Amino acid sequence: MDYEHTCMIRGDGGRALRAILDQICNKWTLLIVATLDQGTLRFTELHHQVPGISQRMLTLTLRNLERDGLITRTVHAEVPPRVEYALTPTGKSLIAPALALAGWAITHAPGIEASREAYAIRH
Amino acid sequence: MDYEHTCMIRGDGGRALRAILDQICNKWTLLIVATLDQGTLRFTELHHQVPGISQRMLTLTLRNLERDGLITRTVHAEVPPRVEYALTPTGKSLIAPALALAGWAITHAPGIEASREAYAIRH
DNA sequence: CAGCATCCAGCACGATACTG
DNA sequence: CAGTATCGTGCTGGATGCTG
Repeated sequence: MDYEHTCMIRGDGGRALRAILDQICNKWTLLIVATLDQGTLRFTELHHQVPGISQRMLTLTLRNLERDGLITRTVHAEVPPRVEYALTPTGKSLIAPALALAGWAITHAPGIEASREAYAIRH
Repeated sequence: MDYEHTCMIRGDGGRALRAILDQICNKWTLLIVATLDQGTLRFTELHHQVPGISQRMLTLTLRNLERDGLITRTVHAEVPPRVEYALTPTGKSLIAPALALAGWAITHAPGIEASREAYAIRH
């Protein structure tokens, strides 16, 4: 692991960095970005494909992603209204690291689960 | 991007996965793991090297990491007491994906910042 | 030194109801 | 269809003070 990056996540640049990491790593962001990796989706389609998200949180998270320039929001002037969400190049570039982290979680989930149970017994 | 992993983060395996991601991606976990990449550190050393963390959150986060088997906690029977924290192999394996995400955040921080300001002006 | 206990503010999030 | 508005709650996380 190269020390340059290690320095960047630690030390003091961390302050501003942490704010962005918090934003990205929150409850729904990674899930929505990963879902939009399929391509353009409408509000309701996202609502169905992201399991367990409420309408409210979907709206809020999408607004934040739009504000940060990770997705585009396209309103079609029709009746009934149609709004489509898609990843920007920046948003797409998040897919790789997001999947790296998700892959890690999937790989180590059993071990973590086991470790938790062992810990629970000891206490 | 391979579709296999995309499926795993989305869909329905997401439920259990999301719980672990939430744990890992919280406010301090990645920062502490990255800091421990240097090697074994004591409580106070961590307290100083992780900027802005409170004693309370450092303790809580370390306990969770220990419970999940990502770090070891070694108490030396001395006066004054000395407690040392170090990454387990599982913990070390988290460094790579963590840095991938941190690297992304560092790379795109200026763009995100700019996008936010542009958005603020529009509203 | 390395913590635990306590109190408290803020907001993340869900549930529900209403709208252009 | 794609939201907004409002209410209520539990958790996050900081501040402070005390212990072995």
